Amino acid sequence: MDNKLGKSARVGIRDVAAAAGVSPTTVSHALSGARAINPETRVRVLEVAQKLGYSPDLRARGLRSSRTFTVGLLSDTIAVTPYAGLIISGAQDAAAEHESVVLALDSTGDAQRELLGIRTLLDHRVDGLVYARMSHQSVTVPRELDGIPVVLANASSAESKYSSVVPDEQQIGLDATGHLLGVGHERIGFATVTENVPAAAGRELGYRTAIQAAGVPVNEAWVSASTGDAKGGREAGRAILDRENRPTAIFCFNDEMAMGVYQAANDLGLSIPGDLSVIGVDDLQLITRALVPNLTTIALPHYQMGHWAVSQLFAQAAAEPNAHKAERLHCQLVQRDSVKAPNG
Amino acid sequence: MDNKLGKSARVGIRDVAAAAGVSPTTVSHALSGARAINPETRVRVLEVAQKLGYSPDLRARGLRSSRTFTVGLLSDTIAVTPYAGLIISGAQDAAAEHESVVLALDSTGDAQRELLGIRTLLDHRVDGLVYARMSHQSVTVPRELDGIPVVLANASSAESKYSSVVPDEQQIGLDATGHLLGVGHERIGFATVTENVPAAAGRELGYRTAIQAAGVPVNEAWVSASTGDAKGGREAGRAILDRENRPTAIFCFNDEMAMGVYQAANDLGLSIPGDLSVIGVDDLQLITRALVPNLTTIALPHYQMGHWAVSQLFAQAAAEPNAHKAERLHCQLVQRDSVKAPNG
DNA sequence: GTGAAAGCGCTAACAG
DNA sequence: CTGTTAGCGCTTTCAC
Repeated sequence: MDNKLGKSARVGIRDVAAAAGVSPTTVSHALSGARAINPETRVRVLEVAQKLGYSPDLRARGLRSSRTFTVGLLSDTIAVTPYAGLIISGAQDAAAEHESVVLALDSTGDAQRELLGIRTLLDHRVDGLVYARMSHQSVTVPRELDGIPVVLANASSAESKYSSVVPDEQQIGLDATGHLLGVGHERIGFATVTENVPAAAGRELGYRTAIQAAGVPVNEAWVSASTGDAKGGREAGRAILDRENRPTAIFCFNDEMAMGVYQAANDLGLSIPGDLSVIGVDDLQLITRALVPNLTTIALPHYQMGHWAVSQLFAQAAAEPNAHKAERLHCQLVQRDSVKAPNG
Repeated sequence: MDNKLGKSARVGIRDVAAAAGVSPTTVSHALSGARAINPETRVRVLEVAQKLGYSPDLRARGLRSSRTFTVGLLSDTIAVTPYAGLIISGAQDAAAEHESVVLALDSTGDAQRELLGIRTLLDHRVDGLVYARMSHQSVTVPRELDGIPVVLANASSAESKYSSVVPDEQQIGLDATGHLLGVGHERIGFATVTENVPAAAGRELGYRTAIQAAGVPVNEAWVSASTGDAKGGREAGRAILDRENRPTAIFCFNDEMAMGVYQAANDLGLSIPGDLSVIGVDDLQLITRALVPNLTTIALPHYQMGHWAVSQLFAQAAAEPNAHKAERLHCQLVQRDSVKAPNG
C-alpha cells in the first residue's frame, strides 16, 4: 500500500512491527521461533510480514548472531570434470537443509590463488569450510584455516583434527573384482594408474584381495599401469591383452581408461562383452552411456561426499567441535552391458 | 601480542585504531582510500592493520554501504556436464576482479526449487544475479527477480531489458562447415538434434549458408536429426552414411553426437579421417581427447560467458542500468585429427 | 587533514 | 508472554 514499486525502501522488521502493532523484538521471535509467542500475535505477525513482502536481511541477522549462513567450499580445478558440480551440488543441498548457502571457490591448483580464496572466504566470515579435491588425494590443510571449522571432502589429511570423507577405495576394488568373479571370470586384469594416490593403492588392494580370496593367483602380466585417461587405457589395455594367455575381464581404474580399453580391444578384434568384460569406476555418464556396449562401472559418491562434508560441518558446530570422524563412503556398482560370463 | 591463539576476539577496525593512535574513521578511510589521508598516518595504519592481522568484515561493511560483494548465479542442472563448472569459473574470476564472490545455486530444472533459490539469494542480498542455462536456450526471467540487476548467460529472453550473452551459433555452423569446405570437402553432412533450440537453428543456418556460398547444393539426405547424445549420433550417423552417395564429412551438433558418428563409421568399416572427416561442437575434453583420432571441434565459450555476464553486471551498476546489451560470443575452432582432405 | 556520532537491520540481554 | 535497550563492525554524515 504505502510502498512504491521498484526502488522503494526495503521493508524491514520494524515496518512489520509497526503494521502489526507489536515490537520489533516480537516480530523477530515470531519469525525465528526463538522464544514463545502468543499464537495469535504470531499468526498476525506472520501474515503481516507476508503481506508486506518482508524478507530478512541475512547479513544483519548474522552480524548480530555471528553467523553468516554461508559455508565455503574450496577446491582445486572446479572446471574440467563433472565431479566438481556433483560435490558442490551435494554441499548445496546439505547447506540448504541448514538454511545456508555455499560459497564455492576454486584455486585451479595454484597455491597463490588458494591463499587468496581463503582470505576471501574468511572476509565473508563463512561459518565453516569444506576443503575439497576433485580426485581423492592426501592433503595438508593450510594454516590460514585454523580459525574456523574445516571438513575434508574427497581428501584425507595426516592431521587427525579434521573430519574427512572419501570413497571406500578398497571396497571399489573388492566389488568390481567380485562382480567379475561372480559372473564366472577367473582371469581378471587390472588397468591402473602410475601415480601413487590413495585411490590406486586402495583399488589395487581390493582387487588383489578379491582374487586371492577366490583362490586364483594374480597374474602380474595382467596388471598394467599408465596415465588415467583414454590414452593410458589404450596402452594398459594393449599391454594386458596383446598376448596368448589373456584375461577375460579387465577392471579399469576409471571410466576414461575403460574407454581406452574398449579401443584396444577393438584394435585387437576383441568384442565386448563377448571376448572381454570391462568394468570402470566413476560413472561418468558422458562416457558410460556413450560407449557401446554401455559401460558397467562403480559410481564415485561425489554428491554424497559434498553432502556429508557440510552436514558434518553443522553437526560439529552443534556437538563438541572435536568430534572428528573419518568417513569412508560405500560406492555403488552400476550394472550396464559391458560384463557377462566368459566364453566357453 | 595481546591476542590469545584461537578463539580470541577478532581484531576489528577499532583495535587497529587504538594501536595506531587514530580514530576508527581514519582507519576506515586509510583502508578504503575513500578520502584523503596524511600519507604517513596512512602507511602507519596499514602496517598496524597488517601486523594485527586485521581482516575486514564484509557483512558489516555491506550492511552500512548496502552492498554484499556477492553476486548470485542461478542455473539449471549444475551437475551433469563440465559446462557448469566453466560458467561458474568464469563468473568467479570476473567477480574476483570486483572483489566479489559468487553464490551459485542450481534449480535442477525444478520451478519450485528455483523459486526457493531466488528467495535465498535475495535474502543474502546479492548485488546482482546471473541467470544461466547449461545449454543455450530461450528463457523467461522469473518476476521475483525484478528488484535486482540480472544478466542472462547462455540464454536469451524475449524481454529486452536484460543483457545476455550466448554463443554465436550461426558462426559455429559457418566456421565448422567452412573448415570442412576449406580442406576440400564438397559433400558435407549435418548430424543435428530434433529439439527446436536456438543452438540447432543457428548452427543449421550457418551450415546451409556456408554450403550455398560455396556453390554446392545441400543434399537433404545428408541432414539427419536425433537426440543430442552418442546414441543419437550413432543413429544420425548411420542414416547419413549408410547409402551409396554418402558425404565425405559430417558436421555434428556436439561432441557426444560426434562420438556416435565415430561408432557408426566404425560399424560401416569407414575410417576417420581417411574415409570420413568429423567435426564436433563443445570441446568436451573427456570426449575430444579420448576419441581416436582426437576430435576436431568448435569450443563453446562457457568460461567466457560466465565472465562476461558478471562483468556486465558490474558495468551496468556503474553506468546507466538500462544499458543492456545482447552479446554473441565468437567460438573457437580447435583443430585436432578428425579432419583431413577427402580421398581421391 | 581528522574525529565524534549516528545508524545499516537485526537479535541478545535485560527487564517487566 | 512482551517490550526496551544496547550493540554486532563497519561507513557515513556532520563537525572541527
